[in-house]
Order: sequence, then structure tokens, then C-alpha cells
Amino acid sequence: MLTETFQRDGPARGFMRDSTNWEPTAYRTHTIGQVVAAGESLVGSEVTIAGYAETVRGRGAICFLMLRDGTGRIQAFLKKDNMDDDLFDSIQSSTRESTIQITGKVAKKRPPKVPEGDPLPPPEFEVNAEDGMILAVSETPLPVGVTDEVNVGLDVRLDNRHLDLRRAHVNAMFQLRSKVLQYGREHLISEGFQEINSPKIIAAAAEGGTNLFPMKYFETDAYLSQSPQLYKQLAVLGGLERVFEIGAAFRAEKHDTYRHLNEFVSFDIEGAWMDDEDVMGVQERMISHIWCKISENDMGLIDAVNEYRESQGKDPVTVEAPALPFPRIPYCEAIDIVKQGGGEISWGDDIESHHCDIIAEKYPGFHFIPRWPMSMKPFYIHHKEGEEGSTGGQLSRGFDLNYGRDEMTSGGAREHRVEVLEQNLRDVGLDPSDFTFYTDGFRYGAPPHAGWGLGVARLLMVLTGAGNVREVVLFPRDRSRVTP
RNA sequence: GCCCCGAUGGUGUAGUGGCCUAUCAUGCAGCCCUGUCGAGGCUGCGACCCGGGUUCAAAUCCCGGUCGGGGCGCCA
Repeated sequence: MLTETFQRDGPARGFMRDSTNWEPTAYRTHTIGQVVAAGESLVGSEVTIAGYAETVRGRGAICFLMLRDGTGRIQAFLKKDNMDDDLFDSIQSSTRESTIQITGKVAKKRPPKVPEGDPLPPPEFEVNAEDGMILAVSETPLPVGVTDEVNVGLDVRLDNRHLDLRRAHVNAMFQLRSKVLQYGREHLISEGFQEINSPKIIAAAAEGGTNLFPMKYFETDAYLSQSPQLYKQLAVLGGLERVFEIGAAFRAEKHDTYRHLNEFVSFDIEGAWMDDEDVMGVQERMISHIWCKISENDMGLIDAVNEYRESQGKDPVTVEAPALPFPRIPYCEAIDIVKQGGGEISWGDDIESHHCDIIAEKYPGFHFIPRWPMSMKPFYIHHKEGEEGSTGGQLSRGFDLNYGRDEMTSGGAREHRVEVLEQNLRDVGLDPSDFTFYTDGFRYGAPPHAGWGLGVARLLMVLTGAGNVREVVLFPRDRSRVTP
């Protein structure tokens, strides 16, 4: 039923960008979206448009060319009588996805035949071509069909991402990615955070815990940064107060799952005079803002994703701003929930994916898991003496944000007492003298502070219903893929 | 690193020892058509991952390799 709707209406239109204010360029007087939107008022005017040839329907002495640019689709009507013979023939025989420029007058399109009794669709407009040019010919066959209704495997799609991106729902997902970053920035700026950029090339002896990619930096050894953690803290210690960064992080882990990549974009914040509860608040307000803005402004993009999902027999995704505050399920309580749900776990164990499944039955949406054991958190996480778990172990002020079974965020209050910091380093087998670039930042008065890092692709998975982070990363880097 | 599964035209698939000079869809190429719009009609094109082995006979069974998928582990 839904599939029929998808097919009858043709490919999604909701992913087309609003180009109301776009200026003319060297290759066009109007975007296709402008012609479609202006409609009636442009009838009789000459326009030059350019786009991809989505379909070319030849009909002897006439020809229908469906052109698509990033802002819309429109039909160009070509008549042999109205233009140069050779040009007509070359356009009529051009291949799908070739880029073509068309000049002609806007006209009202003849209404399509509809089944008896069905209402006529609203009037549409077309361009009666008088001149044109093939800008670049597409080779055939396409390795990934742009409008074909056949499934394509993810690997083939990623090998041909440049074509995959032309597909409506894929294009929509990357526009949504841009919107998520935009609204996230917008919100943080409104709360006084400033954007920073930390170095991605770092010296040896980083945080430990994860494997780093080594590289040669002139004559010395260096590594690709696993996280902006230490640097965003230094920025806060230095007086920038509230900072955020959206940047790449690299981890040389040989994982191979739907949610891990070896290069990923992390959305990080750090704020002075804040504790874990404060930054959880920032996070839930930011996510709520993103979801609100998407549902206000960008449902056309979600529709494009859903039209595809429907054609694949999948449930549509919905965008409803989650209620605030998000549930807080302290680590100790989470352990109890897992035990009650029949999971094998004891205090001090990591909460693994299959444990998260049990918790997600009770808390299917966003939820925080604060107060992890200190022994499970990195050395820079703050703890308060006397805050102990059910078996007496020291608790930390570190937290995770999960959605269902998936971890979105890791964060916490940071240790600002330099002597505790140095002891923490020794406790995890690191040498404080390797971290003076970092610990020195705490020697001259350090504000208590807190922050978090959010996996952008994981958040996008939630928003778009993508089952794999690779769907929402342009050119993903995993264990076996470094190209394209 | 472990366990399981898979690889058939450009793409997605059917096929479980002979019925396969291999199914279907989509695509591509050509022809017909002066208003198509999921265009239509007709005619073509194009594939069993690689290397060994078993068998009278292998897309199909076995071994090795390569590539891919799923699950797990590892993972601020």
C-alpha cells in the first residue's frame, strides 16, 4: 500500500533545498527550485537552467527531459522544430545523469492523464527548450542507479558514494547531518559556548586506553588524536570558560560493527564552574533544541527518508522533541535493572550491548547513566570521597548518554585538583611526567569544570533510523576501507 | 581476535549434482511514436569471485585464498 504510494508519486521531492535567495550563476539564470516555485509569474519568460538528466524520454521529433538540480526537478520540453537539429538529437540521445543546460521559455505543462474520477494534480510548469548544451556526458551503465527501484549493497554504494549521494533519501540524510550540526552549534552558542579547534596531531603518551594511529611528524614520532579531551580542558583552564568543538577523532581499534569507525566526528563541549549534572543539562537541552528545530523546519528531509523506508517495508521515523529532563539511571540502578532482567552482571562490570538491550526495554529513548565506578573511568574524571556504590567501590562523576542500546555520549565532571590528577594517572599506569603539557595547566588555579563528547554519526542514526553509522558518514573510514 | 553466514549480467536476485547454451526485475543498446510523465511497444546485450579437488557430470559438493555481511570482543 505504502509502496504503491511511493511508486505512484515518483521519487521524493522533500529533499530539495530552498533556493529562494540564491543568486544567478555563470551557468543558470534560475535554479530549478526557483522556476518551480515562481511558476505562473515566470510563464513566458526566458530562463536558463542546468541539472542532471534524470530521464530522457524520446519521441521522435519531440523529447521530454527531466532535469534535476539540488533545488528541484522540472521537465524540459524539446521540439525539433524549435531548435537546432544536431543539438536536439544529441540531447535526445544523452544518457541518464548527464549534466545539461537548457534555455527556453517557461510554460504551463499539459496536465497528465489521470484515472477516471481522480482529481487533477496542481498545475506544473516546464521549460520549452530553444537552446541548450550538454555540459558533461554520463557514462553507462550507472554503477548505482539514482532512481532505480533496486536495492544496492552498502559496499557498492560506498565505492560509488558520488552517485549514491544523488539518491533522494541519501541526499536528505546528509542535509539532516548539516542541520543537526547547525542547530547544535546554534544552541551551544546561545548558552555562551565558543567554538574552538584543537590539534589532531599529538605527541606520544596520550590518554591511554585506546590504540592510536602512529605517524611521522618530520623527524619525530607523533599520533593522530583520539579525542580533543585534554586540549578542550586546557582551553577552559585558560579562561575561555565554555567551549565546544566539532572535529575528527581517530582510533586504531580493530572493531567492525555498525556503530564504530576508525575516523569519526565528535561533538565536544567543556564548561568551567560546572559539574556532571550541569553538562547533562546542556546536553539534553541541546538535543531537545535540535529535535524541535528539525520538526519545525526540516520534515521534508525526514519525509524523503521515510518514503524510502516505506518502499523497503520499514517503519517511518518520527521526530518528536524528547521530554526533559532525560531519565537518569545511575550505574548502580542500571546494574540492578540488568540483573532483574535476567542479565549476568556484577558491580564493576562494564554495561555491554546485550545489557543495554535489557535497560532499553524499560528506557527506550535517551537516558543518562551517571555515577560509574571510578575504576572504569579515565584518569581525568572527577570523584567525590564518600560517594560509594552498593559494594563499597568509589563512584565517579562520569556519565554516559544512551539511546536504546547505543551509547551516544561519554562525559563527566573533570578532576581539577592537580595532585589527585597525578595520582589518577599513576593508578592507571601512566607516568605524570609524560603529561606535564596537560597537568601544568592545573598548577595556577583551575576552575572545576565538566564536559562531554557526542558521536555525531550515532546521533544521526537515531534521527534518521539508519542502521549503520556508515550511512550517515560521507566517506567512512573503517578497518578495511580507506577509499574513496 | 572469536563465532556464524554469504559471493550468479552494471545493480538487486532465482537456483541445493544432470531439467542451466542459468530465472526475474532493473539497466544498457537499437527501432517505432509530435505531449510523455512509474511512459509504452518491439528487438537485442550482459553473469556463476579466484585456485585446486571429488564426480561420467559442479553455479550447486570438498579444501585453500580473496572480498563482503551479521553477531561478539576490543573500544574516553
